[in-house]
Amino acid sequence: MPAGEWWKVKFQDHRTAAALAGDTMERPDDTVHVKSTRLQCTSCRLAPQCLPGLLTADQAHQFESGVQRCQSLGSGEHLFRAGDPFRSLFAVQSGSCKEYMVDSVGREHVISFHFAGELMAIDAIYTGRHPSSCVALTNSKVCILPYLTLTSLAREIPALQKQILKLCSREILGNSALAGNFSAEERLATFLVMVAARQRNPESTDLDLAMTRQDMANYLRLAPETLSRILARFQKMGLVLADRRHITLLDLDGLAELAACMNPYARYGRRRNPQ
Amino acid sequence: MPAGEWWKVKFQDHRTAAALAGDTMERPDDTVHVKSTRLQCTSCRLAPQCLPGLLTADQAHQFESGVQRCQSLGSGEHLFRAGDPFRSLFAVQSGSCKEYMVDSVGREHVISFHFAGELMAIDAIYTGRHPSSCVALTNSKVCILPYLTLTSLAREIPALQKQILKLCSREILGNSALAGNFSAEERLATFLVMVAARQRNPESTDLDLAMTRQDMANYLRLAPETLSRILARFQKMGLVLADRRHITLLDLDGLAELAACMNPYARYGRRRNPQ
DNA sequence: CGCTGGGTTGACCCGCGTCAAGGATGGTGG
DNA sequence: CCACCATCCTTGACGCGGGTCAACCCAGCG
Repeated sequence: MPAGEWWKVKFQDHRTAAALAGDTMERPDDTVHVKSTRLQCTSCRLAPQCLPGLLTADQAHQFESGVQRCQSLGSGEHLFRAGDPFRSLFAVQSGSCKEYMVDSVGREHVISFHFAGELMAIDAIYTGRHPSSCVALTNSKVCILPYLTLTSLAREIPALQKQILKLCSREILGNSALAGNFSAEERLATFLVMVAARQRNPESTDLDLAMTRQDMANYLRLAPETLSRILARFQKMGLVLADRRHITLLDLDGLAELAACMNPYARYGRRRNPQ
Repeated sequence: MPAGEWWKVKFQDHRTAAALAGDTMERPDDTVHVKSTRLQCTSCRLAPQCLPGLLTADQAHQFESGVQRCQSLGSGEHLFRAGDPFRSLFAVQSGSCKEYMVDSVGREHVISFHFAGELMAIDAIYTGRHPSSCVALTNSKVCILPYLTLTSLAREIPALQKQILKLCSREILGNSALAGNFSAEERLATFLVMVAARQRNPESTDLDLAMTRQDMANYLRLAPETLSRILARFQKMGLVLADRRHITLLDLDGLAELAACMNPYARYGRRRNPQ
C-alpha cells in the first residue's frame, strides 16, 4: 500500500457549478458558467498582492491570456464543494468567500475567509479533490486558474512561480496565527487586526464584514453569544465601535496588544511597546 | 506604503547555527555545520513521500547534487529561530522536530511537529524570515534545501515543482485538521490517528512519541493535566495502551470515530461506519 | 541515596458554551 | 404605508469542560 493512500479524505459527494467550471477550464470550448465580463490583471488594483504580483507588464499579459477566466458568484453561491475534483486554483477578484468543512456530527468548521487578492483551494492540490467547500459571502468575482496551465506557465515565468510559493506560504502563515492556544478575547482581537490589514484599503479602520456572527464565531472557535459579548466588552473599553457588520476599530494598538502579537499581519512600526 | 509592509511579523532576534547554515548554503565554501555523512535521496526510503517523490532516477541525481546537504541535530538543538533570515527549506530525514512560537506573554505555541519525509519552514517564504523556531525533539538529520537553488531546479524539473506544491498543500491540509472547533477528546484522537499515519511505518499501531506531554498539550491547545486524563480515559475505554511516550493504538477505528472524521490522514477503507 | 524532570491524579474553579428570551432589521405581500 | 415573518444579533441565567494548583509517583542519574 503506497504511502499516498493514508491521506485520503472522507468526501462528501456533491456535484457543483464549480466542478463544472473546473472541467470547463480543461475544455476551453465549453464556456458555461464562465462570464466574459472580467477585469484584466494589468488593470486590476489587486494585482500587486495577487499572482501577477511580481510580473512585468508583458508577463502579466502572457499570464492573463494563458490562465485567467472569471466567474461571478451570487451571495451564498458555491464555488466548489467538498469532494469535487480539483482542477483549478481560484483568486478572489472582488467580494469575499468562506471555506468550510462539515464534520460527521454536522458541525460546520470555517477553515478560512478569503478576501480580494487571495488565493483559494491550495489545500486541494495534495489529494486532487477539494477537502472543503467554498461559498461566496457576498456577490463576488473569482478568477479561475486552471492548475495545469498555471504550473506550466510558472515554469516559463520564474516570477510567477515565486509568487505562487509566496502565496502558499502566506496561507500557512495566516492559518497559524489563530491556531494557537489563545483566549477568546485574544482570538477576536487578532481576527479584527488581521481583517483590517487584509481588506481593500488597509489604511482604513472601518470594517464591513461580509460574514455573519455565526460564521465569525465558527472560525474563531467560539459560540456566537460569546463573540457578541466580547465585542460588547471591546466597545465598552473603547477599542471598537460595532454596529452589526460594520465595525470601526478605534484603538488598533490596543487591539494588537490584546492579540498577544502572534498575528503575522501586525502593522509594522505601529506597536505601542516596541521594546 | 506597499501592501507587503502590513504583513511583517514581530521578530525575536536570535542568531543561530541554522541561520549560519542558511548563509552557508548561499556560499558553498563555508562548510561549517554541514556534515558530510548523509543519505543519498536515491537510496532514502522516504524519498517517495519527500521532494524527490515524483522524480526519475536521473532527475533525483540532479536534484541531489543540486541542492541536498545534510545537517545533524542533537536532541534539543535548534535548526532555526524566529527572526532568522530565510534561505532554505528543510526536510526531515530522520528524527523529528517541533516548530513553535513564543508569544508576548511568554506562552509557547506549538505550530507543528515534523516527522521524517516532511518539509519545514514553508511559512518563512512569504516574509523572508522565519516566523517560528524549530528544535529537534530527538537526534535528527535534516536535509538543507537552499530556496533559490530549489526554485531554479524546479523550473527545470516539472515533477519537482509539482511535488513542492503538493507538499505545501499537504502542510495546509494537515494544519486545518486540528484547527477546528473540536473537543479535547476529539483533538487528541485526531492527533493519535494522524501521527500513526505519518510515522515511519504507517502500518504499525505502535507510536514512540518524541515529544513531551507538555509539547503535545501545547500543540493540542490543552493543559498537560487534561491530556494525561483523556489518555487515561482512552486507556480505560480500551482504545490505547499508554506507557509514557510509548503508545499502542488498540482500536484505530474507535479513535478515528472519535476524531469526527475531520482529519485528512484518515486511513481509507478502515472506517467502522462507512454508510 | 537524593535530586531532577516528566507524568499522573485529585480538588477546585473559571471561561466559555448552552439554553432561552427578547430586540433589531430587512424582505415580502397586502 | 403597515403587518408579518425570517434571520440575525444581543443579553441574561446557568452549567460544564477543561484550566489551575498542589501533591505525589516514577525513572534516570550522579
